[in-house]
This record gives sequence, C-alpha cells and structure tokens, in this order.
Amino acid sequence: MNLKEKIIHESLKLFSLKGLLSTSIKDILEAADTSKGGFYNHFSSKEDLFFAVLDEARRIWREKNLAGLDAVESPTRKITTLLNNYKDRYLKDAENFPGGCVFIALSTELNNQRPHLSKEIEKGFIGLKGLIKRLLEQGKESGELGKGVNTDAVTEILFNGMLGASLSYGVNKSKDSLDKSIESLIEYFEQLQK
Amino acid sequence: MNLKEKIIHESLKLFSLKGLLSTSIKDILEAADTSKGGFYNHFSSKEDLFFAVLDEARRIWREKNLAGLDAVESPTRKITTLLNNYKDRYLKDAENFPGGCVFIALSTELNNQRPHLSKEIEKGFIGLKGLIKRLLEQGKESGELGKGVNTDAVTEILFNGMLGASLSYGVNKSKDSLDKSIESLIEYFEQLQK
DNA sequence: AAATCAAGACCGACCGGTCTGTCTCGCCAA
DNA sequence: TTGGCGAGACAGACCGGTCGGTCTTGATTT
Repeated sequence: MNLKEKIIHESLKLFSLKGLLSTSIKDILEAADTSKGGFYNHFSSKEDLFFAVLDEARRIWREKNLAGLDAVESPTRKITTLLNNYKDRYLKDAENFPGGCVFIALSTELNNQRPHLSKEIEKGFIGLKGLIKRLLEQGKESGELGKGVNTDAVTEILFNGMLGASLSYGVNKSKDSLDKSIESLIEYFEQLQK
Repeated sequence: MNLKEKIIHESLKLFSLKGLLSTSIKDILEAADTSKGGFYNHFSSKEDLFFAVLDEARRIWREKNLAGLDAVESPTRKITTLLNNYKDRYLKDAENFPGGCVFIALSTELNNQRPHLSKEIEKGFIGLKGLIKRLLEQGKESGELGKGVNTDAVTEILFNGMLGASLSYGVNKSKDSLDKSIESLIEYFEQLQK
C-alpha cells in the first residue's frame, strides 16, 4: 500500500470516528506516519481528500453489502441477504469503520455546514433506498410478496430501520443490540411473505 | 428572556445545526449578541454550557413529544400519539431545532470523541426505548395487542424507525418524506392491532 | 541531470479561555 | 434626599495553542 492509499485508508477510519471537520490534518499525518509534504503531494486540499475517501468508502460499502447478492435469484432473499450483510459484514467491520457507518457520521456532521459535501453523501442513501424499493417490486411481480403489500411503506421501514440500527449501534456499541435490531427487521419482512 | 436563557436558546439552535465541537464560542456570542465577558459570567466553560443546553433540550423534547399523552388512556393510542407528536410537534420544530434532532446531531458527533458527554445523551435514547416497550407491554395486557406480539422486536422497529426517520429528515429536509416515514411506522403498528 | 517525494519551518486565521476595565444599579449612611 | 460604595453584568484585548495550507530544502530514484 503506497502513501496515498495509506492516507485514504487512515482518513477513512478517522472520519468514521470523528467526522471530517473534527479530524485535523495533523491527526491524519500521525495516523499515516507522514508529514505535510507527503500529504499535499497527493492531495490538493482536505476537501480533495474527502472525495477520495468517499470513493473508497463507497467501494467498500458495495463490497461488503452486495457480497453474494448476484448469486441469489429471489428478490426477497436478496433483501434478507442485504440486511445480513449490512449487519455482519458492514457495520461490524471495525477495520474500516471503527466508529460506525462513515456515511452517517459525515452526513449528520455536514448537512448544515457543508451542503455541497453532504449532497454527495446523500446520493448513496438515495441509491440504497432505490435498491430496496426495486427489489420489493420485483418480489411483488414474482409473487413472493402479496399484491396488497405497500412497497413504498415497506421501503421506508426497512431503510429507516437500517439507518436507525446503525445509529443505535454507534451510540451503544452493543453487537447484541445490533443483532436484535436487524433481526427484528428481517422478522418483520418475512412476515410479509406469508 | 435574560442573557443566560438567550445564550442557551441560541446555542441549542446552533448545536442542532453544527453540533458542539463545530460551534465556536464566537458563533454563540454573535447569535446571542453578547461578548466573552457576558458568556463567561454565566458559564464556566463550553462544557458547562453543553449541560445547560442538554437540560433545556430535554425539557423541550418532553414538552413536544409527550403533549396530550396523559389524556389518552389506551396504551396503543399513546404510541400513535407519540409518533404523531414526534413527527409534527418535535421534528418540524424549526424554531428550536433548525438543524433537526439535536440529540442525534450531538450523539453522532460525540460518540467517539467525548464519551462522557455522549453518555449523557444516550440516557435519553434509553428512556424513549423504555417508554415504547412499557406501552407495548401495557397494550398486550389490555388486550389491544395480541399475545403473539413480540414487544422487544416491535420496540426495535419503532425506535429505530424513529431515529432513522429523523436522520433521513436531516439529510433530505423533506417534510413529505418525513410524513411518509412516520406514517409507514404507524401503519405497521396498526396492523399489529388486528 | 531531472523528476519525484517527503520533511518540517512557517503563515495568517481562528480556537477556548483569562483578565482587566467599565458601567449600572441597589443599598446604606448622613 | 443625596452621595458613596460594592457587587454583579458585560465588553473586548489578550493569551497559548491549533487550524488548513504554503514553501523551501534535501534525499532518493531513474
């Protein structure tokens, strides 16, 4: 791993712990064991780094959450797979996200102070919500979900449930509690398939 | 409103917008139209102010969310009242919380940087979760909820749903979306009562 | 020799907090 | 009634330290 990648990786961890604004360049330099010269050789500014970190975070998000999704045919089983990935592979990934979901940390921090940055993060949320809704509608078409199911409402509950679970996990750091949160969501979703 | 109250009130707004660490004393002085002398005459430090703001935020939270709850007898109707209060009286209260729920802003910011402060905020989350669970169990006793209802799981969904809805609202600022989030939660909860 | 990379001194701006000084107002004595 | 005084409220200069960012310098690589 070269210096640029190391800086991105360490910054990702720090951002997940402290957000963008509370992470100083000095923090990053110490974590990556380098200096101002080393840093500004690869990044033109902190904001430049932010976008690089965001790209890497998105890549990891997909890698963790979409793992094995293609191998599953059933849309409803894709959703439960996603939920389990989210719980076990993503949120518990303390190597990359020691402070919890970096998107939540960054979006709550930047919403009202750096709208142009938080807009970038919002795209990911919209994407996830869209994915859930698409899968639900496919589940309806395939007959796995009854025609009476309100896909919009279920999307809301699953999506907000995932966000809420992540937030709770950030606060209480309890894996048991996280498991319960997501398992409750899965239980709810499976009830719809009867 | 005297200066101390004004500082608390303005700080509450700023904390909801930018959190504690990103709000500078200078920001507060300008918002409250005062000076260092005025500020430190009433508060010994920024942390001292933090606790005063937290107290006030909790008072307002109760005032908004628990409004009319005593007048309702049915435990399940208490929950729907709470959800509607949360949506209409609390989250949309831009006067006190222009940046959205201040507890979420502060807890995500402070979780990993000021654990002793975020512990204080966590108490409120635990309290809300406990309230929901208690009401659900009362609903089970009174027969409004079937005996097969898993109160723990429903608590998870309602609580995380509320957090997720607040977080989403912070990101997209859409009242329509907020309405949909909470209404989906209410719809889900009412399904359980059949 | 040229290009690349990293070290760290340095810059102006801003941070939370301290301290001195000024002003106002209530209290009490004459 | 009035003059003097002390306490509290507030203004803002000032402190050491940290912020993001720039720039010079030197070492290493090709």
